[in-house]
Amino acid sequence: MNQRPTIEDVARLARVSTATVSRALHEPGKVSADTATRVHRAVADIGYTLNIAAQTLRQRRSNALLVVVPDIGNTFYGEVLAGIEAAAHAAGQTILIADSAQDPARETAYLAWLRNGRADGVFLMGRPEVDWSAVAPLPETGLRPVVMISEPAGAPGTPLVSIDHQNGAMDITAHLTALGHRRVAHVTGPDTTGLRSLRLNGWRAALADAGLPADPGLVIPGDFTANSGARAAEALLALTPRPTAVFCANDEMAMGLIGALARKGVRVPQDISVAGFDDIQFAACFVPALTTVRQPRRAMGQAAVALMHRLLGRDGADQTAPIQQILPHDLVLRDSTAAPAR
Amino acid sequence: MNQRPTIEDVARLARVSTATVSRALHEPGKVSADTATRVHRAVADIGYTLNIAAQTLRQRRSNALLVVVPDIGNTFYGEVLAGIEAAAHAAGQTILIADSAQDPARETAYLAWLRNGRADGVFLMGRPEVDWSAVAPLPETGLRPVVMISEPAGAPGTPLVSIDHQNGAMDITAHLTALGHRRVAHVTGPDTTGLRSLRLNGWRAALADAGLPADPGLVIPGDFTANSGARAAEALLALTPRPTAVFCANDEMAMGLIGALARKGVRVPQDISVAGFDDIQFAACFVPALTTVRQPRRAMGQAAVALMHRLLGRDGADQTAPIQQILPHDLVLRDSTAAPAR
DNA sequence: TGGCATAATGTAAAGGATTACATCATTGTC
DNA sequence: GACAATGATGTAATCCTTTACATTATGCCA
Repeated sequence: MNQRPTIEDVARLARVSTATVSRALHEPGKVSADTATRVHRAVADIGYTLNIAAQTLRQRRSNALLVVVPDIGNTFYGEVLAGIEAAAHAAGQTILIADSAQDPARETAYLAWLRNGRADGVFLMGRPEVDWSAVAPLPETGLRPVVMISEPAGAPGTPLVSIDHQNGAMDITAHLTALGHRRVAHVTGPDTTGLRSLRLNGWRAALADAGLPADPGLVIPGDFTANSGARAAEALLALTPRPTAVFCANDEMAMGLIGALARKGVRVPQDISVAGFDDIQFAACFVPALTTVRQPRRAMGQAAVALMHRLLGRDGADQTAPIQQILPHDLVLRDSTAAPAR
Repeated sequence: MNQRPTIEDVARLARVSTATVSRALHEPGKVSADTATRVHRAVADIGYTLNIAAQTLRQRRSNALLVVVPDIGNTFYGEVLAGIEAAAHAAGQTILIADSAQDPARETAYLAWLRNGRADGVFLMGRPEVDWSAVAPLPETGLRPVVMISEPAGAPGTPLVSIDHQNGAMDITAHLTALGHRRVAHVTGPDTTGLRSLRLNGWRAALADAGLPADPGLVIPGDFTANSGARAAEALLALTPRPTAVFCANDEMAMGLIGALARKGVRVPQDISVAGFDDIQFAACFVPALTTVRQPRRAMGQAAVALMHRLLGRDGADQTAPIQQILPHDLVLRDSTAAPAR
């Protein structure tokens, strides 16, 4: 009596079978109008709600998608998540979010949700270092898709939605050389990620295009944190001759670098131009407002869901869409870059 | 044959019953050492993993806790989540994160997860405007707890882990008056939240303590976004005489305000001191580094999990701990506040 | 009117784990 | 040597839906 009502209670009250209740709730049109109203009234009367575990068990499908984020505190992922959530919600699916804290063990553990049935598919963002061997050998892997977002990972051909990072890095570096900068430094990401070399190569390519040498001395190591950007300021100021512009591989480092420069009395962009990558939320209200490359985050989230639906073989999904999709990026020019002082 | 292996497959291979397999996996010590090794070997051999749906169905418990965040892009919640996740993981529980996008309908929908069995308990952060009537009338509500974090909501007595916002606001305003400021403005939060009045009252109380009038003209409306902080800059500069200090009800607004002031040539802290609230990630690397009030976010997350365990009646939980807990906050003094120019 | 297609509903078998209860073997005690 | 207590394991019911298949009713056509 004090139990949660089940479908059987509804059936009894509506004087139909449980099968009919299930159909009334999920396949409207397969039951008569009269039955439908009786069932819905009964549901409302006793406050019935579906038991998800029973449904998942029977259907062998959870209707949930998992998004594994490397660091939930990183604002970059927020808008991607918003895009994912909107698209999934429209398709009647639930989004679960998990924070791996960049711990490979946790990432692997979350991938196991595909096996234990908590999720039908997984989106991986950031630079996962999953132990694929612990996950791959499932007979049903093909039916439990993994989609990478923003960054390739896993075996070649793993489904992906991303931008062309190398091109983005090239574009923003070209913006700096076009302003007249001849010595453009680069603060890199950590070498645990493929992004490091993609953005580094973009920087190199743009310098080559401008007929400038890619002096290895101009490459300053960073790790994507604001602190590493601040440390990079020291290295930067120690270079002779001092570069007149820096391209940081992400916005956090650019902000940390600008802050550290400010404390030393070096002005941006008057003394040094600084560009970032990603266009995180604070880039616009930072002082100076940050010149950067924007990834179309919301669109990436939506494209990732569409791709997932294709892989899940859902009706209505475009079964001819490419498995790896590269979306266009934007160059966002603001106040942290300017022509070099002469 | 191409099915996922089940507990029955394990049982057959280990030549025991399914009951014994279950015990070997979950109640070590209840089976003989020999049986345990046979079972574990069988599990490894065929790559068995538990079907969560079946377990949840049978146990009527999902071992999962849901955290509903109003805006996943807001860095404030990241560290709270880290604390929650660490504590829950240690207790063998799974954390699910959901983004309500501040949509009351979504918040209510996520609360329904308590009913449909996806989660055993829910943490609500931010300022939820849940339609409690749609959720409350469950016989089992008592067993499916909701814990508020950082901000009270719901019926009086709803379980809560928070800081004393009024006291925090008072402390930081007192810091400004102690520096010698006599005209201290306040940029408020949106009036959809109880926090607005708590922090406003703290500001008033500190001014009263310092023998200063709480001039309503010094109260500038904001909505917790950086943009509203930038707009507040206009209102601030229009005041005569111009205030020498501002306490913003959160860090985002403080940053937006400082940025807008900088664009107008007003220096912080030389011309105006600015203080924030929350100590979000960028507060430290912002230029100038932001003076603010830190909420012990990680500790709040851990305390919330402990409280949840108490409400769930878990073994080992402190069943005498208070249902509402106020944790101490920290005053973080950095570079955005200074004595007024004389 | 008979026969057949179609629509609406019911019956009962999964789906994969946990667990109350029963059974059996072993040890210890008197 | 008999009996109780303990430990290890097995049997089978249970958790709640969905869905393949069976059944019944209805309408249509010849």
